[in-house]
Amino acid sequence: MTTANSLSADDLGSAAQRDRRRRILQATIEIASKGGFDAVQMRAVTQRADVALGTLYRYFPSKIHLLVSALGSQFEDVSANLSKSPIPGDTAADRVIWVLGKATRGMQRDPNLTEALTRAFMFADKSVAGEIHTVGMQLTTMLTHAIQGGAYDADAELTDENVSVARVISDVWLSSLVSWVTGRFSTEEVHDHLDTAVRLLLRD
Amino acid sequence: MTTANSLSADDLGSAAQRDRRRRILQATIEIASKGGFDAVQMRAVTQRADVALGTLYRYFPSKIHLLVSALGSQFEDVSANLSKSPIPGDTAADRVIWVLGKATRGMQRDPNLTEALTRAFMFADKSVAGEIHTVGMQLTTMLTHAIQGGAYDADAELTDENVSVARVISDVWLSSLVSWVTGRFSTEEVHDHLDTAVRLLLRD
DNA sequence: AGCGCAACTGGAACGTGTTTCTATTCTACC
DNA sequence: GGTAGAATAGAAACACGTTCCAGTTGCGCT
Repeated sequence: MTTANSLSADDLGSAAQRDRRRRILQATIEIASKGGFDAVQMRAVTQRADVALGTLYRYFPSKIHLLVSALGSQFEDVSANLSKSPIPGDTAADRVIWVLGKATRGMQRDPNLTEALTRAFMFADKSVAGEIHTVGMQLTTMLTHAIQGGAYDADAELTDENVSVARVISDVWLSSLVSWVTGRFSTEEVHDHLDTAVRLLLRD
Repeated sequence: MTTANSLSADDLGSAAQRDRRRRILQATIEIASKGGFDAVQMRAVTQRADVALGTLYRYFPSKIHLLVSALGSQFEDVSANLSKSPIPGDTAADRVIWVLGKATRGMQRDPNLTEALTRAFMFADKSVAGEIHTVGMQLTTMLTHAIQGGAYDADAELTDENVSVARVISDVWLSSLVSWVTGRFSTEEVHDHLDTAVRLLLRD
C-alpha cells in the first residue's frame, strides 16, 4: 500500500516551497473558518493560495490530507502556547479540565473551522494514517503533560496508566466535539460531559 | 432548517414500500460488506436493490443518511439478540466488557462493513441528526442496560451517573472503532483499550 | 370503470474531488 | 551562460454524489 503522505515543512527544500505550503494551509484555514468543510473546495484553495491545482495535490494528496494537516498546524500553535507557562491547578483533574476548557473554548470561537477540521479528522481513512498519527500524538502529549503537572520533570511518572487515561480523555474530547459539531451537544453539555468524564477518570 | 429525514419503516404505508426500503438497506449492507465505504455508490445500490436513483433519494436523502440508517438497522439486530438472554458477569464492569467484546468481535468479523458504517457515522453533519440520535440512543441503552445488570427491573437505578458512564464508554468505543478502521489500533489494542477504560470508569 | 394524485422509472445534467497532460518556469550543476 | 530535470501553471477530462425532469405505474376514491 503506497500511502502517499502530505509534504511536511521539513521535507521542502526551498524557501519558496515552504512558503507555498504555508500559503496553502493558511488559505485552507481562512476558507474553512468562513464556510466550513463544504466551503473548502480544492479550486477555491488554489485561487486563494495562488497555486495550481496540480501543485496543491502535490503538497497534499487529498482534501482530507489537507484538512488534517491544517489541524496539525493548529495544534502546534496551541501546544506552543500551552508550554509557555505552567498549567494551573492543584490536581491532575483540575489541570486537565483547564486544558480541555481552554482548547474547547478556542474551537467554539470558530465553529466553521472546527466543523471542517473535526469532520476531516473523523472521516480520514487508512491513507491518512501518518497525518492522523501526528495529531493523535500532539493530543496525547498535551494531556499527559497536564496530568503529570506543570513541573516539567523528565523523570516524572509517565506511567502507562497516565497514558491510558490520556487516551480515554482524548477519545471523549473528540466524541464531544463531533457531538457539538453535529448539534447534539450544546457548549454547556460539552463542558459538563468532559468535566464528568475527567472526574470519573482522575478521582484520586 | 428543513432537515429531511430518512423514511423509517413505520412511515411507509404499503407493503411494497416497506419491501423497497428493506431491499435498499440490504443492498447497502451487502455492497458495504464487500467493498467498504467507497464501494457503496448510489448507482450501485439502485442496481442491486432494483429501484431508480430518484427513489433511493426519496427514501434516504443522502449516502450518509443511507449508511447511518443501515447502521441503525444493524444495531436493532444486535440489541434484539442481546435482550434474549441476561448479560453474564457479576460486576457492571464485567457485563459491559462482555457486551463490548461481543459487539466488537461482530464488527471485526466484517471489516469492510464496519469501515463503511463507522465512517458514515463520524462524517455525518447536522442534517443527519435524527438518524444519529437513534443510533446514539441504541448504544446508550445497551450500555446502561449492561451496567445495571441483567435483572430487567424498571425500578433499577438508572442513575445520572450510570448514564454518564455509559456515554463516556460509548465515546471510547466509537473512537476505538475509528482507530481500528484507520489502522491505528489492532484488534488486541481495541480490546485492551476498552478494557482499561471500563475498569477505570467502573471500579467499585 | 374512470379519475386524480403520489410514487416510481429512466436518464440527462450539474458540482466538486481527483487525475492527467502539455507547456512553462525554476533550480542545481557544469 | 547553458542545460537537464524537477516543480509549477493551466486546463481538460473523469468519477460519483446529487438534482431535476418527463413519462409511466400503482393506488385509493367515487
